[in-house]
Amino acid sequence: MTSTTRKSTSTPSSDRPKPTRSPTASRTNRPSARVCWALASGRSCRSASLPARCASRCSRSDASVGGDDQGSRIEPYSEPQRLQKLRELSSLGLDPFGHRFTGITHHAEEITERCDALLGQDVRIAGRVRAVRLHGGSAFLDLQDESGRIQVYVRKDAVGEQTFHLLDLLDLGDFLGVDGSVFRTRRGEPSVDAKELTPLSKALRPPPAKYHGLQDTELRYRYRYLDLMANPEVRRTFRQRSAIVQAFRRVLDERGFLEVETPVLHHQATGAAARPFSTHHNALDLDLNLRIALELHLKRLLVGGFERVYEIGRVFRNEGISTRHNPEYTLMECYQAYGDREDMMDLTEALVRESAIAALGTARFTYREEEYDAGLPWRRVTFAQAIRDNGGPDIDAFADEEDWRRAAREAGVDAEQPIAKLMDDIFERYAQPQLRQPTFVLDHPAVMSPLARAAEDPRYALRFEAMIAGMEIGNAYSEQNSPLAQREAFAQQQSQRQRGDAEAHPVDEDFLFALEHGMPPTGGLGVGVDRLCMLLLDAASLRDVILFPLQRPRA
RNA sequence: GGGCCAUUAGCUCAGUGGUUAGAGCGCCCGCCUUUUAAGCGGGGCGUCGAUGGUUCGAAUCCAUCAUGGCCCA
Repeated sequence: MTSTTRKSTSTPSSDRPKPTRSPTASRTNRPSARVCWALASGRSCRSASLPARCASRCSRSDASVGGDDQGSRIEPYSEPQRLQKLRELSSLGLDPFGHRFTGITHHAEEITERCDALLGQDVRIAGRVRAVRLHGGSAFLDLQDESGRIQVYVRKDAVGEQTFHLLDLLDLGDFLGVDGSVFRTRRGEPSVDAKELTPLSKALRPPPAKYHGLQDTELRYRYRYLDLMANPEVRRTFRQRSAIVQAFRRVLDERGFLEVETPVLHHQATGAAARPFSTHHNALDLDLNLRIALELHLKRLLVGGFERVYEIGRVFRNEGISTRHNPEYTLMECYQAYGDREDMMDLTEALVRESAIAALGTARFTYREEEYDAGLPWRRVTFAQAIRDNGGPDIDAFADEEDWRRAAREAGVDAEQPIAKLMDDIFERYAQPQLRQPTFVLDHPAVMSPLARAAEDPRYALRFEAMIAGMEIGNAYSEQNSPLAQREAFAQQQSQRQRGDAEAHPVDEDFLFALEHGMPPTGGLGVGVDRLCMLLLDAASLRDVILFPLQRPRA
C-alpha cells in the first residue's frame, strides 16, 4: 500500500514546483553555537524559564568566555544591566514582573485605524516595548501588542520627573502599560500622549532586532516565540491557520457531524501505511504505538451507532522530514453513515472552499505564483486515466504484477519495491505533478487501498485522493464495511508484508471484531490540515504553518 | 539515505593564503522636549561552527564531524 494510505497526506510528490524562496526562508545562516541576541548562546532556552537560577550563577566574567562546550553551560544574560534595572524597579516599590492590568481600552490597530475619531480620548494600552527614541526631555516608544504597533510619546513636563525616570529602567522587550490620550504627531503618526507608565514585566533578554527581524530559519522554528515577536506576517499566518481549522469545524458541525476524540496511544498503529513511533506504558508494562491515523477508531464509533463523526487530531509518522513532511501533523478525518465517496467529494469541496474564504476572504488563492480557485467544482479523473493522459502506460490493460514491474522499469522507477509503493511511484512519476487545479483522482488500485470497497472492476477501489498543486491534501473511500472482504484485504496486506512491504497494513483483529457487529455503508474522508494550510497560505514549507516543527535538540 | 549550499560581532553582512578581521545596526556613556531604521559626539564588542591536516603564515586550502536550509529518495 502506498505510504499515502488513508485520509492523510503523505508521499512526497516527486517534483513539486521549485519553491521560490521566501525572503526569510532563503537566508540560511548559521546555526552557530552562539545563538543570538536573545539567548546569548545556544540551547539555553531552558534558562529563560529559570531566570533566578540562571542569574545566580551567571557572572559577567562568564560572558567573555563565550565558548560552546557541549551545552553544559548556560550563558548569562547578554546584558547584566537589565538585572540592575530590575533591582532598581524593585527598590522603587515596583514589581518588575507586574500584576493584573485591567481596563485596557484599545489595541494598537484600533488606535491607528480610528485615530481621528479617537483624537483627545483617554486610552489605556499595554504591550511590549520594541523601540525607544530618547529626546532628552521627551521620548517616543514603540509599543507592540497582538494587533500591531503604536507609538507612545512621553514628555517629562507631562508625566513628571519620577515617571519619566522609569524610562531609564526600561529596556527593549519589556512589557509596559500606558495611560494617555490619542493624538497625531507633526508627521501625522497616530500616537498616545502618555500620562502614566506602568511597568508590567521585565525582559532579561533583548527581543530580536526590529529592523532585520529574525531571519535565520533554524532560529525562527526553534524559538518560534521570537519569530512571532519579530515578524508580524508570522502572527498573521497562524491566525489564518486557526481560521482554517475553525472553518473545518463549522462546515462539519453544520452538517451534523459530531466532534469526538479517540486515543493517541494504540496497541497497534493501523489505519494507514506508515511506520509508527513506539512508546511504553510503565504501570501496565505495555509497549504502545502513537497513532498514524484516526480511521479505525472513528469507524468503531459508526459500529456503535453514531452516524456522523469527525476528529481533528495529531497523528505521528516515523518518517523523514521535508518541506512537505513533519513527523507529527494534524489530520481531520470524518465518517458519514449511509454515504459514500460521492458525499466526501462534496464535503471536500466545501471544506477547501470555506476554509479558503475564512482565511483569505475569497475562494481564490495563489500558491507559488500559480492561481487556484476553490470556488469551482473539482475536476475528476481516474487513477488510470491520469497516468495515461500524461504519457504513462495504460494500466487498465495490465494483467498482473509483472506488467506493473515492467512499466516501472520503463518509467525509471524502482521495479523491485513492494507493489503498492511501486504503483504510487508510477502515479507520481507521470500524473501527480501535472495535477495542478483541484482534482479528484478516483479508483486507485485495490492493493493500495485495503480499507476501501472494491469498484465494479475489482482491481480498483472506490477511493479518491484530493490533489491541488500536485500535492495530495485529502484521501477518501467508500468504506469497506464487509468484515469478510476486510479480512481478505488484510490477508492480502499480510502477504505483502511477508514479501517485504514494511508499510503494508497489519491485520487488525480488534477492528474486524467491531466490523463483525455491523457497520453501515459509509463514506470517509481525511484531510491533511497542515498541507492545506500550506497551500492556502502560500507557504514554501510545511514548517512555516507548524508553530513548533520538530528540530534536533541543540548541542 | 544521497547531492548541493550555508555557518565570521547581539543582528544583517563584507572579507577567496599575508600586519593586530571589518561595516551598518544594536549595546554602553554623554547631549538632545514631535521622533520613527530619529540625530550628534565618544566607547567596548569576535575561540571566524568544531576537530585534524597542508603551509613560514589559514576566516580563506584539504579532510572529517556538527547544525541548519534547499533539492532528490
